[in-house]
Amino acid sequence: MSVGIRHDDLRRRNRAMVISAVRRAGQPSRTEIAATTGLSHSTISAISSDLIREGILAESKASEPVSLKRGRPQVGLALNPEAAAVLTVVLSLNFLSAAIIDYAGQVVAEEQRRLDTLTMPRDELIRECMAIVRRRLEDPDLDVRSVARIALAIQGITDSPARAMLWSPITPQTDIAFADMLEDEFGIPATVENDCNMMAVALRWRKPDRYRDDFIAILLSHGIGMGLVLKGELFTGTHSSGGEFGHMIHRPGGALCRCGRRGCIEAYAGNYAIWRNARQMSEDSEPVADVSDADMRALAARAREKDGPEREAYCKAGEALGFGLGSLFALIDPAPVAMVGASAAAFDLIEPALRKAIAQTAGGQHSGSISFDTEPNELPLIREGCAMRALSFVDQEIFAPGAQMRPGVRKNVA
Amino acid sequence: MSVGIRHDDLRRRNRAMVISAVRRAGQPSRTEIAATTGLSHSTISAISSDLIREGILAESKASEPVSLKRGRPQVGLALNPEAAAVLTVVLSLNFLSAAIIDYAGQVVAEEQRRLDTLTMPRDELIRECMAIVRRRLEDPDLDVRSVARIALAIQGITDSPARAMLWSPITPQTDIAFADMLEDEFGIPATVENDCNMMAVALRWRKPDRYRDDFIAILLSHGIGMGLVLKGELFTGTHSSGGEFGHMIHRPGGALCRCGRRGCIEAYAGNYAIWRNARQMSEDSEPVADVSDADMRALAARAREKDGPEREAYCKAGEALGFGLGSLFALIDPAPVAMVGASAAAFDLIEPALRKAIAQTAGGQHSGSISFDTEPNELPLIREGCAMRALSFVDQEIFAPGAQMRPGVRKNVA
DNA sequence: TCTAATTTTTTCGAGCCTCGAAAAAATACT
DNA sequence: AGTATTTTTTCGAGGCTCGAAAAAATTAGA
Repeated sequence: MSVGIRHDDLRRRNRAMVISAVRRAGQPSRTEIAATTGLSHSTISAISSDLIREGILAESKASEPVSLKRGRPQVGLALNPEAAAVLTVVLSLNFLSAAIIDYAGQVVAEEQRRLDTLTMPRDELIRECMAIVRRRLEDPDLDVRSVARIALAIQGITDSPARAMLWSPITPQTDIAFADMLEDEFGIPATVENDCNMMAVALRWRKPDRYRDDFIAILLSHGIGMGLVLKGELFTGTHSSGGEFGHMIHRPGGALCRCGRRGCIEAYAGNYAIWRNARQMSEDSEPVADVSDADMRALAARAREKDGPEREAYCKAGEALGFGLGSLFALIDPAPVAMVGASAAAFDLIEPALRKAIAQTAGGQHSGSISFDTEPNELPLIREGCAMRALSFVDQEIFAPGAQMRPGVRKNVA
Repeated sequence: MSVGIRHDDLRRRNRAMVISAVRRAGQPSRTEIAATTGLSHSTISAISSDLIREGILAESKASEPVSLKRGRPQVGLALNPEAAAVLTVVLSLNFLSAAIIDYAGQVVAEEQRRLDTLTMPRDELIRECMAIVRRRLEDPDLDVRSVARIALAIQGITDSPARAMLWSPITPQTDIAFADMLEDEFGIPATVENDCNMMAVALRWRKPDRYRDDFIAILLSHGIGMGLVLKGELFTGTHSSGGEFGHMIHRPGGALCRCGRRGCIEAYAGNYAIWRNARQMSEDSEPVADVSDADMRALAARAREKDGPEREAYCKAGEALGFGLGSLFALIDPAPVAMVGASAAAFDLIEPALRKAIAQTAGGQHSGSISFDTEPNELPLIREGCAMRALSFVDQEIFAPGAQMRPGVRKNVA
């Protein structure tokens, strides 16, 4: 806000701008970069020749002689995959995975692992996370010069500076400062991210046409999560990762939620809630710990087949989601929505009630025009988001002139 | 996002930074400005001597010999009140007011006017607004060189670029492009702002200790409005002024709201809703057009006196506000709240139920620590917010080097 | 009263950065 | 082969911020 711009900030920012333009556009020419950034050709030329000399960018071999125009052909600039690498870790229910991603965004190595997160003691959970990171970093096959950053995505609530997991449905443990632990152990800057936020980041990269400045990613799973991008920026709470959409109140004093409160959206739309309603159990009954994807698929099949409690359960889920989205839209105006996760495959059962509910809300004035997209597989999305987020940090910080390029130096950057 | 920083942007931004530092701090010395902006003393010296020469800043006469230290005494810098002026217009139910504010933020001239906004035809409403502006601008007593900007605050929904009123409860008219009209008529850049947003802006200036980066201003009046500041910036919707807190859904299918929908928070907490419940009328009954402040005060008095339907009505209002705030806090985390408007004087009747409700929500984990403040008089707050907003625009744009200083040039700036 | 110490503000040269114009480079068209 | 066209680089000019040193303005103490 009230901090001035130094003269040397200028070059740093414009360098970051060029790198980000290349990351976004694929293989833009210098001329294209000049156009998108608004800087002069001379400046782009100077910056890009610096970046090439430093091994951050490379002129792409003219794979395609695209230029049908006459004149000197444009030469595309690409990220040098070997300039750096990042490590992503995704921790979700009974599942841990890690991957090394090169500077151009390609997966170099990957490891997946099942573990019982719900019953695992605190130390062991932490040890497993550290171990998978160490194995990836020490992998002899790894042909990457330096891992410049670690991003760990977790299902649950993280703190606002992305240093710690505060609470998670996948474990009874709370307040684990993963970022500090990783930095202390490996000397690599690390952040802890919310899984739904990373889904949103990934969607932005995958479909920039649809998901640009304002959109919503909703995870339909055992619980309900949300990632929100507003005005081109990831929206987070002031103290936490925020966006606890699943725990907005749908019906005051209503159904019992996994979080112990009553009437949350999740208590109607989470898998356990759909399961509970489909079985015609009381709304006061304790949520089950887990419902398998197969069971949910069977439920959806039955709901499609004939009218009955299963169909009714999906209807209630749609209603809860619809009123919740309507309330959200009252605050932020309508925006495109992506439904992610296994239950997004049953969105056909949810959609009618959802649209009906949303039409009854302030944000639903043009409810017909609100569009939904489904993506049943959340894991690749989360990993992709982590990778892009970590790479963005690298773009902005590591390659600023004057910044030390060696990893191993702890930087407490949010 | 992806727009580079030009070399000449640098000076412009740093000039704006210095001006804003002076506006914020009152009479800071050059040294203080250097400290808060992070720029060097030489730079601050150069910029401030430019600004003084241009008549934007002035060295303040050492009103107080504050310096108990030895050494050369600091010399405070102040805004030159004559550098420019802005015009604020506030349009609310049956009431129109306008004021000229000098560059230092002091009210120079003011006019207030009653009119029947609810029944007034479109043309007349517009004509009244134009007329009050013309009278202020042509006031022969006005000793101000140039009015550089107009800010019009309106109760209701405005569009996101602040050009038009989209909808308002004070008139059946919709979609009035006040900003364009004012600019065409008077040749002065104008914006149309939401009243609650301006309340929030004003609170930020009035009590920067309490209302800094994240807070909520709620207008308790005939309807329910909200202004939201997040991460130090006014939060608006993507297409509209957003923050339609009053129309988040409290009880799906519940009480009839003035907006025609059912179960909105406003349908329980707006004056007409409290009135309706206190009179033990059906929740389906049509909202009354207006309840006088005197009637509401009488209602509150009766509620304080003895248990009964009046007390119950305030209790329902508190519950609706509490669950709504809880849902909001689930998204953005808890933040200080200011209750503004005539009904804020009855907050003692609302608070217990509000706190009880909020404690049952995800955002209410530490509900005891959430603090509320009341301010019964909204009008001065709205005007003050308008003034500060308009002045901020002037700071950033008019006094940038290279920008034309003459008013009368239309600038389509959001 | 006078001098030294201290703090604020200004001055000045150095070093960068971006920009525009012109030159150089690389290709298509004739 | 020569010309037109488009991209990229080169180069000098102008501006900006910075650090160091100087100047200015005051207090503390002898």
